[in-house]
Formats: sequence, C-alpha cells, structure tokens
Amino acid sequence: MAPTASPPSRRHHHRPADKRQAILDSAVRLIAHSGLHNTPMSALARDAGVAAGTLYLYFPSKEAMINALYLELLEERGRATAVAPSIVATGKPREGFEMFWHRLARWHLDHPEKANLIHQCQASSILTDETRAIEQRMHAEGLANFDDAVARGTFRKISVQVFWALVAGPIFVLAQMRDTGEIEITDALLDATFDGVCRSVVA
Amino acid sequence: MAPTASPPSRRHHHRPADKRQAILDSAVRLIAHSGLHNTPMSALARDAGVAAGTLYLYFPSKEAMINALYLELLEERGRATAVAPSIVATGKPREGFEMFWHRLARWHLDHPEKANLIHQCQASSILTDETRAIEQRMHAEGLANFDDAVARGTFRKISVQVFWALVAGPIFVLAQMRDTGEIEITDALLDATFDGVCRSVVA
DNA sequence: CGATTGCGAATGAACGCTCATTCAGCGGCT
DNA sequence: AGCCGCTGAATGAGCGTTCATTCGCAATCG
Repeated sequence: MAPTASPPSRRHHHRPADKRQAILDSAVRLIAHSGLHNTPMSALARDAGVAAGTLYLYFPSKEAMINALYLELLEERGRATAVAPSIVATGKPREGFEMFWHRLARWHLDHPEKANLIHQCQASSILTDETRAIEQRMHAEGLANFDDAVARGTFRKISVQVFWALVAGPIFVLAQMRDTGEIEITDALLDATFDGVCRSVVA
Repeated sequence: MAPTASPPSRRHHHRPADKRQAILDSAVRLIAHSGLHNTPMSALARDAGVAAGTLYLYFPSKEAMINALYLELLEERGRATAVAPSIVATGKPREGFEMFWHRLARWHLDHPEKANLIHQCQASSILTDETRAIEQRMHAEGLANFDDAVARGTFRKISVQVFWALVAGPIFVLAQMRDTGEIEITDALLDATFDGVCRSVVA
C-alpha cells in the first residue's frame, strides 16, 4: 500500500518517526476541507499513509487528537506572532505592536487551513474544559506586556479584553470573508485595516 | 403538549400549527448546548414534542433544516438591527451608526444561543452554496447605505469589507469570550468597545 | 343530529449505513 | 528468537431517514 516515496528511513531502528506529525498535518488539511465531523478517522489514516489502528497508538481518541492539535496550533501561532522582548523593551512599543498585528494577520492569511481549524474547534463543542483552561493560560501569557504598554502610554486606557477584541476581531472577520471567497486580501486592504485598528487602541 | 394559546384563525382542518417554529426553537437551544453534530434528530424531535418522522414533514433533511434555520436567524438579526431610514436620511448619520452598532452588539449578547448557532454554521461546512449566496445578498442590502455615508463624510474612506471587519469583528470576539465564561459583559465594556470602533471608522 | 367516511398530519419502530474503536496477527529489527 | 511498531478487517453503537400505520377532524350521509 505504500504509495509515494518513503522517507529516507531514519537510521537506527524505524523509530516512531514523525508519523505523529504526518497525522496531524493530514488532519489539518482534511478537516479544513471537509469539516470536523465529516472527516472520518479512516480518511485521516489513508491520507497520512498509516493504518486506522495506528492513529490510536498516538492518540487515545478522535476527540483527544483534535484537542491536542488545537493546542499545538495555538502554540504555533503564538510562536509565529511573538515579538522579541528587545523590541518591546526599547522605546519602540508602537513598532512592536505593528509587528505583532501584522504577524497575527499574516499567520491567519498564510495558513488558512490551520486558522479555519482553530475556528471550527472554537465553535463546535469538542474542546474539553482542560483545553480551554490551557488556552486561557497561553492567552494571558501572550498579553502579559499589555499592562506595561498601557502604563507607558502606548495604548489608550482600555481593558485587555476590549483591546483584544478591537485588535483581533477584524482579522478574524477578514479571514472568514476570505475563506468564503467574498474578498481577496491585498496589502492595501491589510494596511487600511491596521490603520483603523491603530486609531481604536493606540493612544 | 400544546403550550400557548393557538390562534383560532385557521379554519378547515387542523393546520400545521407553529410546529415548525417549535422545531426550530428546539434546534437553537439544543445545538447551542450540544453542538451541531452531537444533536441527533431524535433528541430534537423529543424536545420539540413531536415524533422523529414529523421533522421530515417540515424539512427534507437535517442539512436543509440547519440551512433554513441559519437564514432565518440572519433575517431576524437583520430586522433587529435595522435602523429606520428616516434617521439615516436626517442629518444624524452618526446617531444612526451608534444605534446600529449597539443593536448588533445587543442582539449577539441577548441571544447567545442564536449567535452561537450562526457561529457554528459558519465554521462547519454545512452551509450550501445557495445559502452562502443568499447570505451575501442580505449582507449587501444591509450595507447599502454605507457608500452614501462615506460620501457624506460620516465615515473614513475605507472599503465596505474593512468597515465591516472593524465594526463587527470586535463584537464577535466579545460574544465568544462571553460564551467561554472568560468575561462578563457590562455597559461600560460595551461603551469602551464602541468608542474604539468609532475611532477606527468614523471620520 | 348522530353515524360514517375521507384524508392529510403525525407517529415511531425498523432499516441501512457510517464511523470510531479494537485486536489478533504480521514482518522486520536486534 | 523475541520484541515492537504497525496493520486493517471486524465490531457494534448511533445516526439520519423511511414508511406502513394510526389519529383527529370535517364534510357528508341517513
């Protein structure tokens, strides 16, 4: 059944290769295309090039797999949007913010399938309480510098929640419009949006 | 099971009462609670006080039912947020906008189950092309006055898409945070958000 | 005015199918 | 040989959907 070229087998043993990652990659692609609940484990296994049973060597259940995948995507997005502390620390917090926003927007637009999966997970009721708790912790970390920035007068005096809503909300809507084919994302459109976002939160 | 007083209107036979609406109401409640795909038709029928087969007298399939429900919710939201033309026509477009925004926010916050269902439908791949097309038509109607308002200098010169992203995005994020119990919505929080939105789109 | 009949609405048990999950066995490694 | 990662056919629960049957009412008949 081995279809395409097999990877240049890991020397020493055939280890639990990056099979796990292959499974997750397939999950992202298929679920973004067919939906969380129209993607059977069998299809997932076929696409990843493993047997159905193999999935259960890496994840205890479909639900657990989705939850793990969700958290890994959040982490990946967090890494992709992290701004070096050096930039924040220097007197250019405004630039740090622009960097962050553009990275967040870019991530959602460059990885439509991953962004879509995050969206599906949030809407469906598949995420466990534990996952939600971990997510909130990550979110809190990511916005740790916010209070400092407000204190320095970088941002207007608003709560973190309002800040996040004003900053991230527009990105999510743009991403969704793009998914439905309603719009094409251009640099001009992004810049215009960022301009609006700045007016709403920057002091 | 007949709950409220039935209108005496329909002469001739016992007509299809508001059974259809009862089904849709149950759908909103159960789906918001258990998720689109963890809500079997059987549970829906039980909650609505009808037999399983009855559902198929009103809708040809589950998918068709969801699509119909989705469109009806969009219409309801459209009606709830519509601003009288008289207000728009008079020299107070700024007030018209404030009215619209607060109504949109209120609707999402006062009807968490309905808003949640809309969200779930958009994320899942259950909506048909036809439904998406109708939705876009409705959306275009709703934003018909936008160009005029820009011409009059009410709003900054931005595209409709950017406008919608900046205006609605924050509301969706707030609603989602509220659903997960992350925040409690207060008038102050809403006002702060609206203030930010105004800065981003109002000239 | 009561009995009878016609008919569409409503029922709910049954059907077929899909899908998550399991497990007995296989093949290659050391 | 012994181990281990992996396989994939088998399992059975749960779901959407169907349809033969029943129900309730109104018009018609005696």
